[in-house]
Amino acid sequence: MNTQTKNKQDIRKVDIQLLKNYAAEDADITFQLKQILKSQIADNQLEKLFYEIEMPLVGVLATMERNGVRIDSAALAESSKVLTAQINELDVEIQQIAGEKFNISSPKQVGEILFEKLKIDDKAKKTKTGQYITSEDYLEKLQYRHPVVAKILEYRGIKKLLSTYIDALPLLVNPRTGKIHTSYNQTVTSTGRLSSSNPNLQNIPVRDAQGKEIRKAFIPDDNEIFVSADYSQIELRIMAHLSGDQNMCKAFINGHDIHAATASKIFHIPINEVNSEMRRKAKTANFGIIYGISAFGLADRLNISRSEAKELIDGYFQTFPQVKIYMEKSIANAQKNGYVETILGRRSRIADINSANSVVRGYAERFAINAPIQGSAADIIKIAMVRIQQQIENQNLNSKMIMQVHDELNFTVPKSELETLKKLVVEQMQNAVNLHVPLIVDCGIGQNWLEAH
DNA sequence: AACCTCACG
DNA sequence: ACGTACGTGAGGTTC
Repeated sequence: MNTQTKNKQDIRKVDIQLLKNYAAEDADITFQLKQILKSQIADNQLEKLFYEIEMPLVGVLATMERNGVRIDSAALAESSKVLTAQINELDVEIQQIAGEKFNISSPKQVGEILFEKLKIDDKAKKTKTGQYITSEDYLEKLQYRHPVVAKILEYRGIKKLLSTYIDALPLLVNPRTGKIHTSYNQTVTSTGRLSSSNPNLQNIPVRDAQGKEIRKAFIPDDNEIFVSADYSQIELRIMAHLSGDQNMCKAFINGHDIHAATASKIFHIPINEVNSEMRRKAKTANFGIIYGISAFGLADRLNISRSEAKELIDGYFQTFPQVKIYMEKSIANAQKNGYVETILGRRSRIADINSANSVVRGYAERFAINAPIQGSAADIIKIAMVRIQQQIENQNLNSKMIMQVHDELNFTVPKSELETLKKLVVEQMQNAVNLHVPLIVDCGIGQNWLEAH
């Protein structure tokens, strides 16, 4: 698609996972990892980012992978029984309503049934390759046209949970350790984030009720407590820091609900008169800003007209003028240097920033805005991880860091260490760097991941 | 292997 | 006139 994708392919050729099984101080391995990461780091920041963060992190990730995560396979098996019965029922029901046998897991066949047989939309949209679009957000808008649509979405939802998580995870439990051992990939992403694979533990469901059941199956070691600590709004705080926008910084410094504060400003009303609809719009706008907003994208997500979306964005930039200036500066940086940088000097090359093709150029511009924000958040949590692991070892704690999910760290903790560990984690996460706004960490505990989160 | 869809931050 | 919010990984189908 663009340069970002291409860079990734090159880096993937080297198998860092193998390297991680050895001690990080091995000179040859140091050299190899350095070769891979160096190109992404500014020379004057090499000392700090490479030697103080990425290299020590190798060992931390290896420890987390070795620690592994315990799951409740019996609970998942029980879930599987219930959901498999449900899905079989839905299968029969859907074929009945449609009046034809077809494979509901095939987007192609679903499209043909909905748009050719049942004709629920005479100007149905198609993908590049000429297939009907049947994605969730699109079908949701067509739900009222035919009762089968909701059933298909329900089928899809359950099928996803079963095949990707409920039935798949128990098969990956290592028989020797009784745990799931993911791989944390240190050199995959274009922004500096980690990724997780085999299995991916960074996309375990949480948003709906059925998904939450899966999180319940992630449990601490015997007689221990699950501890989960996550940064509150870290990317928006970084936007406030990088832009230096006075209004946005003030909102964070005063500890306001940032989405409500945003709504109050852009709709010109007191914060206590912000209703849930206004807050929702402001929240979507805040996310949009981080991603390099467009009126079209915002309109689509809020289901409002494009002109309304434009007014919302204009209001946003009037309220946070330095945010707009920051976004323009990011694009100008990319044009001038061919790259953008995070707070700690992690670089991402952007080749397409001057492309004559406006679509390609658009991707590059949005990447130029987002990469320093997403990448800085990654820098920050990596610092915290290295320091936390150091503390765990120095203090001879038996607590174990077991997962990282971008802005969140998870631990299994003996009861006797609970207070020590919580304090240590929150302190290291909140003070990893010093920004113009405070970093806030929420820390929860429980008998499983869901309770702790 | 490409495509579509969908799970997460 | 066009296509359009950032970053990932995985499963199922299709070719």
